[in-house]
Amino acid sequence: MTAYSISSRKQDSATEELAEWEVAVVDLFLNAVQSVGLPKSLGQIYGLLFCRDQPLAMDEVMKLLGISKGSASQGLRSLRQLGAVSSVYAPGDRKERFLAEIRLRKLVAGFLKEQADPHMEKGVSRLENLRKLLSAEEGEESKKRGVRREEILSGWHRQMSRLLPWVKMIVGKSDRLAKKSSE
Amino acid sequence: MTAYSISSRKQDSATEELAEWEVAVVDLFLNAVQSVGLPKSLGQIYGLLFCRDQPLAMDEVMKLLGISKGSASQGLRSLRQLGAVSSVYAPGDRKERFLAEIRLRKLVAGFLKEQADPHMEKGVSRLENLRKLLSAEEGEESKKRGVRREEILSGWHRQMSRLLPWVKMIVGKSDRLAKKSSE
DNA sequence: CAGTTTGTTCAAAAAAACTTGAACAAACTG
DNA sequence: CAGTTTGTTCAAGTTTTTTTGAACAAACTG
Repeated sequence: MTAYSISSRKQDSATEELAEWEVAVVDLFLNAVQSVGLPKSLGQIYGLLFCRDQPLAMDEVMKLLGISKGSASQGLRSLRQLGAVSSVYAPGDRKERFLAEIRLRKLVAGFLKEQADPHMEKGVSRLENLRKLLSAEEGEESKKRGVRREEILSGWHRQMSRLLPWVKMIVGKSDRLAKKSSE
Repeated sequence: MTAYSISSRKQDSATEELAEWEVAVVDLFLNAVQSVGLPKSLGQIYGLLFCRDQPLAMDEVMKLLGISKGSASQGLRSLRQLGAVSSVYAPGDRKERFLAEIRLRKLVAGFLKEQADPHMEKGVSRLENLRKLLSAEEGEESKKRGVRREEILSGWHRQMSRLLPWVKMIVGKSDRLAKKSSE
């Protein structure tokens, strides 16, 4: 145990444990992602990367957060798919390292693309199916009622389709206000 | 089994089983609510009420959907809290009956008020906590980095605060296009 | 090639979320 | 008041989701 053994070992590129404020940030994201229906570990991993200037490798993420290899691997994959992290390769090193995307616009866009868009598409086919069932419906009253409902649902679907582009726009606006975080 | 035994028993105010298209609608909502992180049974119940012109009582909901008393009770309570159903009392009857809110604007507003708003508030206190931790942070580099992150998060928070009112507005616009569904 | 390092997969374990139903409360009814 | 009807609560059971870790694949290294 030399004098510098606590704060640096191989390289101090990662430090061996989180600062108090970093723990708070990790926890903040842990909660945030759960509220939008994503697994905890995604939030933890993103939160950690969000705190750091330097990209981290998977084994560093595992150690710093105390999560398993499986979680780290799957979590990082999901985050990449959402566009929330990007991987970078250090020149000589074969290790893949990860960096958090911090532009809110990109995060929102990725989330919507992966989560909302698929639901909207599924909605289309469900509405088609509904129309099919209605055309076969026997009961007079029931059919009329059903058709009315189908119209309402179609209207809702259209409304939501309109909304999504606006969300992306509005979040995009003045991303720059958050000083260093603009694209 | 008389000729009319299938479609009506005591009163046919509720019919004893769902039409095919109604099953499809219930299923549609079942999936929809899950995608926004609400329990399945909420979707089923809302979907059923959405299909009907006449309000239904709790026991009818239980029977038609085949769910337990507990689920029905809790589900209806949550839906009321979200503003997604309203209860009505028939003149003589002591039973509470439920009617679905079908104005998308109201549904979205209720959802945001119950789900998004609390998260935004929790966000405020988390940011305060973060600032407190940062003011106590010892490490020079770490502190600077943390402050930068806090700025980013504050920016995000502000952006989201701005977004929510817009969402309500945009969804409100031309709710009327869905023929009979306007307020 | 035998040995490392890096990362993925997936069956089983653990944790979280949801549902059930019996016990209970409240408000009416005769 | 004893008996109904209507509705809520919550501990226990069920289902679903998430996490773990050991086995496996791939790419390099000497």
